[in-house]
Amino acid sequence: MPETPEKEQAADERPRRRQARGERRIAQLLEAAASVFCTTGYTAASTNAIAREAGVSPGTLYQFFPNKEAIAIELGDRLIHEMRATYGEALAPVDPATPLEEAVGAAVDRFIAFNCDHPVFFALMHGPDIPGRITEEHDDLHATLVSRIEALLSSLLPDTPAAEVTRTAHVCLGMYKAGLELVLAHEGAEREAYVRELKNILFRYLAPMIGDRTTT
Amino acid sequence: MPETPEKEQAADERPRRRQARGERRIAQLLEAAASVFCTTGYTAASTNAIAREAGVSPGTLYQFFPNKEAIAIELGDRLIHEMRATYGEALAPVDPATPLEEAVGAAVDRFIAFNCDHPVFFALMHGPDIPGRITEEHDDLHATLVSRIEALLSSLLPDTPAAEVTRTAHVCLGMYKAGLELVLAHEGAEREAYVRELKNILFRYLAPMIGDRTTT
DNA sequence: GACAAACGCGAGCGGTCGCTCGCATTCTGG
DNA sequence: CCAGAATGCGAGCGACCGCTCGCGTTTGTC
Repeated sequence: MPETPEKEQAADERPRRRQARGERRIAQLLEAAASVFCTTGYTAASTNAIAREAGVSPGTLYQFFPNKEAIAIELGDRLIHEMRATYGEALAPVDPATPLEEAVGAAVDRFIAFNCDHPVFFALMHGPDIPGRITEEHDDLHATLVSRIEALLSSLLPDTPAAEVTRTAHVCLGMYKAGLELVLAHEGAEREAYVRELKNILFRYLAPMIGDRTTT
Repeated sequence: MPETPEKEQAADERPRRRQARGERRIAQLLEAAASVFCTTGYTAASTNAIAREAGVSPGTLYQFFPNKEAIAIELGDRLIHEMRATYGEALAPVDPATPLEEAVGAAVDRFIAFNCDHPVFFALMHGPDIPGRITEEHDDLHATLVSRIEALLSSLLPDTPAAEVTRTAHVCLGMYKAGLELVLAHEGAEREAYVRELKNILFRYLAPMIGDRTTT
């Protein structure tokens, strides 16, 4: 075993002990990347532009990321990690008797708030140009969300085929996304109006499937 | 006027009399471009790849199109022209007393059929990477569709503020698009099931706003 | 058949982009 | 305090891409 005695690693991976400075640079670069990705999309964003935005040289950028894809991956990882936490809160309390309308409203509010705080998430997840790995993660997240919604729905629809529940969950998520796009395209009062419409859509779609006691 | 006596043109534009061969090449190139745009998106599609797909040299491609953007523009023009015709049929008969469910169903069916026949349309219209001119055309089409839906809605909702009708129209179109994405992602029976869900979504969303007599 | 114009080719030009490399500077453990 | 690692720089390499240009071939017209 001709390797460093202190830490064993996978043959070709160096430990790369980072200093505080390096961690700061990484955060700085990711922030810059988020900004550039937001305005130009992934493919059109050049690594030199990201470095310039961060106020460093291209070489410095490649000190911390092996390639352009890794920047998007890392950014996506951090966003997805944060989003999983948010969705843990948003969908975990599988309403025992809370009215459907409130449950839908609460989930939508959290979903919208997250995406307004992190606009780059939308940009990264909707680009058709994004490389392999990050798409995989997106699919992971998508699958997670769908299964969460499935769980929620199947507790409300006990006597429904699984395939149908899955389909309903996919539809809900799709409408969620479309609504988000509309919401992000507007500001202020108009934005809030679109949020209400999104809640209406989902509520009215789901209500007839469930013994709804709160009809608008 | 030191120009050709037969046809007057805008100072720098040559008439470029095409032969039958040329027209065939153009169709061939547009078909190849549609295929390449479909699989790789606009920006990632190289003009050399389009030429190769069409079985001609890059130089030949530029015999017929001044630049890459013009290919997408021409392709978009032809698609939009065809779509306008389709939508003329889909939304023109502003149902006097036909039930809402049927009206929605018919519109959705036509919309879906068109996009299944022309998958490149979806690719061109959803890419965030598409250059200026084609986006303008997309916005044109979008505005046209919205105003059509608005007209349809305002005849059903006489005493509703215009701003609200507009918003509802935008929501309908957004849900249309999201549903389309789900539909295109599936095949056969599952696809048809998603089409039914899309119709449900729109019908249940709109029904409470209107004196609906056909409740499911 | 002759002439011009449209068509067709493909090597290659100019430019951008992802990324590298050699070297200087700053930090940290012993 | 000093050896070595981590950090920082920026000119520039190789690859690719949109597009051009010169030249040969086909087609339409008189």
